[in-house]
Amino acid sequence: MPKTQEPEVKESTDFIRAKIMADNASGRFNGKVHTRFPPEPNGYLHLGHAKSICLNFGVAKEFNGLCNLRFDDTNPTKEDTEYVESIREDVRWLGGDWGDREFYASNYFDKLYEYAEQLIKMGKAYVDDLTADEIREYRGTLTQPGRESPYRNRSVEENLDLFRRMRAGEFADGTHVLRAKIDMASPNLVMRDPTLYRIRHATHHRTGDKWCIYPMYDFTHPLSDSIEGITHSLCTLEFVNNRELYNWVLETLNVYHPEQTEFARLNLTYTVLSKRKLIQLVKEGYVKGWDDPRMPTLSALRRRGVPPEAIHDFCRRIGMAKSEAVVEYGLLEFCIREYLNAHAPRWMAVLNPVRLVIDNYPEDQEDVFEMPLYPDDDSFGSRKVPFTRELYIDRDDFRLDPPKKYYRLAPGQEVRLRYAYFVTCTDVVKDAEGNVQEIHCTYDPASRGGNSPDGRKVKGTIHWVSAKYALPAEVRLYEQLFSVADPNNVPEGKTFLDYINPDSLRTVSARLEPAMAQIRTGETVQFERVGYFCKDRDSTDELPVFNRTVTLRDTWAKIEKKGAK
RNA sequence: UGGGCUAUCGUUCAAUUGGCAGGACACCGGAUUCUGGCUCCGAUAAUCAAAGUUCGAGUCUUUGUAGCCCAGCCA
Repeated sequence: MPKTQEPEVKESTDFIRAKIMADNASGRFNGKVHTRFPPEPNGYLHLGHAKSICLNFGVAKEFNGLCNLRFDDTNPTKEDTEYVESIREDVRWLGGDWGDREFYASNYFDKLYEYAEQLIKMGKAYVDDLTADEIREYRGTLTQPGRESPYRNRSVEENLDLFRRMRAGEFADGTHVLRAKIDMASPNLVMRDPTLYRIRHATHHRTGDKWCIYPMYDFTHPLSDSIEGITHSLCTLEFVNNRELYNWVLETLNVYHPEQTEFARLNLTYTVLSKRKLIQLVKEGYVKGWDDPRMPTLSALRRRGVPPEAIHDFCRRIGMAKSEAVVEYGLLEFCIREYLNAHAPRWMAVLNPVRLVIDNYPEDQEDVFEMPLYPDDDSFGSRKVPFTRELYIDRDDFRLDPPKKYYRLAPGQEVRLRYAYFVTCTDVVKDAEGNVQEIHCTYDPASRGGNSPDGRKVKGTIHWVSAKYALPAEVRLYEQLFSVADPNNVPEGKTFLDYINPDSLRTVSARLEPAMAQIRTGETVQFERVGYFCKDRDSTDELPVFNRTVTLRDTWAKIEKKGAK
């Protein structure tokens, strides 16, 4: 019996929630919890972001707090409104509710500029004329301390004048930067006089040409958090080193100080989740766009038919910790099946059709069977399925020479046509090459509805559609985009692109029951015994198109594979 | 050869803070079934290493080992 109830799951307290509870207990933020999800609008959101969304919005909800959506848009050369729109849509799809708190780091540019001047006045920041290469040289190495820039000890007045002229557009890109004056000998390279502002004569997607200097992440992020009154600033592990600077900025400026806590980012087998790689797959045409169903982006998952609930369940199950982990892709598939099994209506579709002729079924006869859209749950309703003398069944459901334990159709073997009749294979028509072209059988009229009054059992039940009434459809069968478990870690001289799975997309012409014309675009259904499929927006009135979301578990394939060994 | 982070079943997350190492996924075996689906039952399976403290260590100490992050005017 499939469960129609959502499974009752006990929430385990991860280290972040434990920390928040401790903060609440000590009254640290007066019991307030306010998080933020801060994507940079320079690409589409993917499963890694989903983890962060579930965390930030989830924590806010659990602790009666709020979560802001904040676009971290400090680099005009990489960002675009196309991305902010997709991000909004994806966060909303996952149920993230940011109310009217849709913020942009670029909203704070004026305030950030004032803070920068304040730092200069405090003698904590200076304008450097070194080139980018020189700055790198002066920074030192992992094992050697850096050297101070010759411009490090300019007067406050000179720094202020220079910084104002940077803002006024007097200087070309790359000629000057504003740097924090911290410690060129710090063992933490982030603290060796980090760059705060750089000159970019570029049009920003929101502020247009108002600015030609733009603040860096390390300066913008803590102050944005502070301005918004964030309590817990949650980010991924690669920012651990930056936390010292995060704290320095807020302490030096003596402003409200949220706490940054880092967690491990998500890695998935058979998947790449780096923005650089995803953008390359799109721009170089390895996939058909950001929402190509083979992509790990949220828009692709949505198009593929993955329900947002499955992604929430996945994010809950992968847990939250500080050790870098690689999660098995199979867990995501499990979550998808788990949800869809309880929610997707059932239909019959034949993906690899072969003709089945029932010799003793009169040519002019037809049956119509009313079948439930979900077994044992009438609330899903039902549909009518026509039955005729000639049907299509799946080639996989017939074997000329059946292996042991093969329960499906084979010469002399009897099976049930789901919800219809028992049939026994009597003959096979082959073409010149010996391929099965047509299967002949006889049916037992007494088994109408799918049960024999004599109590006779059959081992196998197969799905079918009427050849006369079937609807042709295009079905896109997806597999992993990569053929190796870890495409991020490949041998010398190879790249992840060398491991793209050539079979990641296979398109077949299928036959559907006629009533499937009513399935709506974006709806995910089960093709019985095969998998879950989502009607794609490429569908036309003449030709519906379905994307395979995920297969059903296939125990028989496993048994057969084992037998073959 | 600097600093930081991490280390528990195949995978991932736990372990009341020193008291029988547990769950989920995967795998294996079985029951059930008009989906070889679902459901149900069962089995296998781990504390990075060494030494120490202790009646008792995944947890504390010491010394190692391995992996990851940092030398953008990216985030």
